Amino acid sequence: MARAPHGAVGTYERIYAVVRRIPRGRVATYGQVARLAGLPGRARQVGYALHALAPSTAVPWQRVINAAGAISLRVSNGGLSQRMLLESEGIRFDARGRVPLQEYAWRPRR
DNA sequence: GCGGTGACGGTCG
DNA sequence: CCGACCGCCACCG
Repeated sequence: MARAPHGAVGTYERIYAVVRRIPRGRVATYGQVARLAGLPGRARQVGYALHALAPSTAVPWQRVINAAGAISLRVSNGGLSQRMLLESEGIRFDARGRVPLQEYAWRPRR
């Protein structure tokens, strides 16, 4: 997992902590997760951190999509597509295959 | 230790 | 709306 200096919280752990807060049936963008984790402008690191997760992880990585409301993952993850996981949580995709952020975006108070 | 790479995003044309 | 460009920085060979 994430290696960090003694006494410090790893960057990945901070990212995972934010992702774990995303409620079922809602989505957040990579950039949003980065900002909430105290890493403004580092959306790419969020993608990298999620990519490093084990298949059996409890972190709801499927709830993180890009700013256009589209799924960035090209290939399926162990036969389970991100879209399928989100649809099973009640999220509907539009005709273009994108999640209407206006409707499903997570809006945490803080 | 260095450089290419990438589950991104804002900006521009 | 879409594609191209570039800034971002941890990871991996």
